[in-house]
Amino acid sequence: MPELPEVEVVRRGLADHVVGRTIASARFSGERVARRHLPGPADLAARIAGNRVESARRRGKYLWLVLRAPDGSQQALLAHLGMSGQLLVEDPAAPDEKHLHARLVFDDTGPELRFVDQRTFGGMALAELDDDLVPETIAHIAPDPLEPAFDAAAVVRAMKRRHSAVKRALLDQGLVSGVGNIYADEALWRAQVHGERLCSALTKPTLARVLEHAREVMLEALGHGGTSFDALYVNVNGASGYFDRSLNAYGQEGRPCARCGTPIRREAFMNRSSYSCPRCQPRARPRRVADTPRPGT
DNA sequence: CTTTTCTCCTGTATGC
DNA sequence: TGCATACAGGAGAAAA
Repeated sequence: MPELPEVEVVRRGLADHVVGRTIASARFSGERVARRHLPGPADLAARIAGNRVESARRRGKYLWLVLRAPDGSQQALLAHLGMSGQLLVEDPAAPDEKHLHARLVFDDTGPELRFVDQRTFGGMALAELDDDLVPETIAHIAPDPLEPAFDAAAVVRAMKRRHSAVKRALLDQGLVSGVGNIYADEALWRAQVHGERLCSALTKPTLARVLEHAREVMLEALGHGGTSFDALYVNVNGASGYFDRSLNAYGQEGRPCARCGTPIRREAFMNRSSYSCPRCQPRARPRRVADTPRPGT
């Protein structure tokens, strides 16, 4: 549920509070948090001890710390928050959270970094970095709309070739990353497009408009510190953003559409929920009246 | 190859 | 009050 803006808020917190410090020791508890690190949690902890944090980076919903080992080599400590993951910068004396899965202690005895995750869909792993300082294990994740490498025209061309629902494409991190259920619904509401319309049936300008709205809504949310529905989406200090007050579709079932007043509907989609305006976002493109056969005529 | 479905997890809300 | 069920849903494996 933390999507691009929420993850970026966390990244900035790490840049402020963790970059430049050296990890003295770490502990990963349980098998799930480090499940993508095959040698196991103890090995992961041992491999990052003594490393200095050089930068905090992000692509889409992935977040990583670029680490410099004492021998001069670089590696990445990659993290994904999943649905309920939190990275918190806290006083070492603070009591352990119920779902504390990882703890990084620094050699300056300052605040420690904790990974807390109620549902443990998230996790941490070690990765090799490519020449652009992107972890090799996320090479399949496409650039997100807020990074310079993002090529909107190329994404539009790729979308146009797809025979799947436009919302499914927005959620495909291999096509464009960072967009989750919340911002997909918001972008589609702004673009006045129903999420179940097929990419291949939409015009390139329409696809471009959807994509541009996704970029804009995520940028606005970032300006508000992200979206929060409950205490699960927080920055490194445990505080929530307030973009949820600005949502026009997601979670708004039954409330009047801000454009036309029609009650927002909720529909099942991909075993999830989708929210849209029945009037502004018709399922099929409205055809000219003269071309539309009327039943019974 | 492309596209869809399933699975992982636990706290909260709702219904009987 | 207690218990069962639905829901939140990102990502990757597996299936179609």
